[in-house]
Amino acid sequence: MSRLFGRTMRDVPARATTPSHRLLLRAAMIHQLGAGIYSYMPLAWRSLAKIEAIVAEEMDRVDGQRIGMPVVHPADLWRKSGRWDSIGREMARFHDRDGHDMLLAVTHEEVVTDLVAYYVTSYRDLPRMVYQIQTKFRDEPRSRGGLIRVREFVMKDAYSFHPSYQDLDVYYERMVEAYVRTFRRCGLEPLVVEADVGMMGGSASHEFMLVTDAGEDTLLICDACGYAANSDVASTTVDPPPPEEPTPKQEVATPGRTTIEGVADYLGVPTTRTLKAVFYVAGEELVFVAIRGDLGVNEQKLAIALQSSEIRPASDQELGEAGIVPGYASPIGVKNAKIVVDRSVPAAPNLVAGANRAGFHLTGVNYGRDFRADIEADIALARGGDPCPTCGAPLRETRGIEMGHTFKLGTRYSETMDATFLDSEGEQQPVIMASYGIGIGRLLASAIEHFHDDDGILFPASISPYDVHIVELGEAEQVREAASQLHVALEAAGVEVLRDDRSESAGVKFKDADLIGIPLRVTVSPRSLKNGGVELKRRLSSESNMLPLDSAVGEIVDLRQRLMDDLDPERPQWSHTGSSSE
RNA sequence: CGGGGCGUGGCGCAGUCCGGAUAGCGCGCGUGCUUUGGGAGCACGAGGUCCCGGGUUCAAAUCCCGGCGCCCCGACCA
Repeated sequence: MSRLFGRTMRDVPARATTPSHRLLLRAAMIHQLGAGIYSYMPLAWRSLAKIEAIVAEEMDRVDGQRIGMPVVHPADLWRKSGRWDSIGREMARFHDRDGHDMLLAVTHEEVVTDLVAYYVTSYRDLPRMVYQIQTKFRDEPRSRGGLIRVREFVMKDAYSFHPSYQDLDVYYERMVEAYVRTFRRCGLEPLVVEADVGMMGGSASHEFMLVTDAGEDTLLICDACGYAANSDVASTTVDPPPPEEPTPKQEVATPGRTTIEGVADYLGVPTTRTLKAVFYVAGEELVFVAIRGDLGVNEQKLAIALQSSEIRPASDQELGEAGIVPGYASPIGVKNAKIVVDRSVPAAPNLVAGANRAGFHLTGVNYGRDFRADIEADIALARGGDPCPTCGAPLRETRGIEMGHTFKLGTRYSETMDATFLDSEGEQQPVIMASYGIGIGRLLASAIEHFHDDDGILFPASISPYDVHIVELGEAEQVREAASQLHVALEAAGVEVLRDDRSESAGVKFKDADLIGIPLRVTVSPRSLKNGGVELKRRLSSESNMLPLDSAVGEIVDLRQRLMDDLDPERPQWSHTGSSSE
């Protein structure tokens, strides 16, 4: 350790706020170069290499074949898929010396589809899965939390190709299992949630979340039936109000009542009997969103319903130009706007809606009879406490870090990029695809986020930079000699050793050992030698035990193996404890 | 993209409001001696374009203008 590149820190840079960020900096594992851009120092690099090895093993287990694809892509490929235009400023673009449009890869569907178009010609070439572990650059509007959200990052991305949807579905399940195994081998239990397909497109998507307060995604979970979804896409059961005979539409004066609560109070009806109007602009088009008064709009779902990537709330000026009266807006008789209704609206009879005239509302508004929408969709925002869409029990809200994400892409890329094969009938078919990603650095940060205490990191054995941390105290020759022999013997036994041979005080060495968080610590000192050997202590435990010198290697090898076995996903009892306080 | 904050030796900060002295403190770093079981003591020492550019002034870390960088909240986002 006297020759380790990097130095641990007592004080933390003030800008680091999340525990994993602080500890990664203090342990000299990462160094920031710019916003969301980091160098990996030796300790981090070793840990990342172990994570990569686990990920690669699990990919190989599900018949993956490792490849490498370029980081720099010509724009033409992305023009074919349409994403040159549909992806915004998170993709870095530049020109080569001849002025050709180029880009830094944000993901590799285009490149891999190009490979498939070339090499896959027959159903006999399917299914296949390829993966790589490689750098991506996404110019995020805001990086944060150390390695949790960065602009340049290492990702394992995998792509599978299938002759049929049935084949895709079967394989996708295998991949989900492989993902769960991967995270468990890193000591983390993932929560699999339904997710937004985002810029990838496709039909279904799942995220693998570490549940933690430091997470940046909001999740809705049903403890009763296991339903779990990212709040971007979560749905909720909206109990329809009791059926009623439609009453005639009638205009009533509601002076000064411009809010849902105000109108509901004034007219003595529950908010579930009102119609809320919300306005957005999608592209250039004004969108009139009608939803039951007690519900909120999920903008993510709305964007999906509109098939538009860019939506924003409409300004008052834009509303005025469209002849809409804020506070009294009505979907009845509205022109020059696309009308979207939440599915809660058709189910509710005799609603109170605006009259599109200041100071007046309409009662007895019924969908279908009085107005119709251009789009009818589930756009309601699910919140904690809302009923679960599958079983009705209350949903619980929590936060999570997205460690992995899988997408059923279908033919979205193969059709636009002409990746086809001949089926057994001799018919030309588009290849059916899926893609799967794991953020390697983010997984390291997630593990630290989950496994740390007030003193430092508590590395799971499987991803620790080293297996054993030897702390030698004092300058005595027999201490140095014993530590050196143990070091050599352990390495000969396949154990990775970090040896603290610095001329520092005991306190400094112990603090650093706790900070770095290698699971096993061996102390060699005059005192330990006098007591018959060396001291072995688990990072997780406050107790240590003496090992005679001649049996130390064997004991350490055994204990290391037990720690590894604890992380075996085949074991039902795998577990690790950690605290989330620092 | 909206809101807030910060830029002073490697790290954490003070000084800036109200211009003026050799730019200071703690940690870390180097050398020597004494220490060595939970961030040791003493002594000496090295290390600064006070983010950059321009302006005001006899005088700018400090005031003014412009820029750059970073962090946090939100929007956004695999």
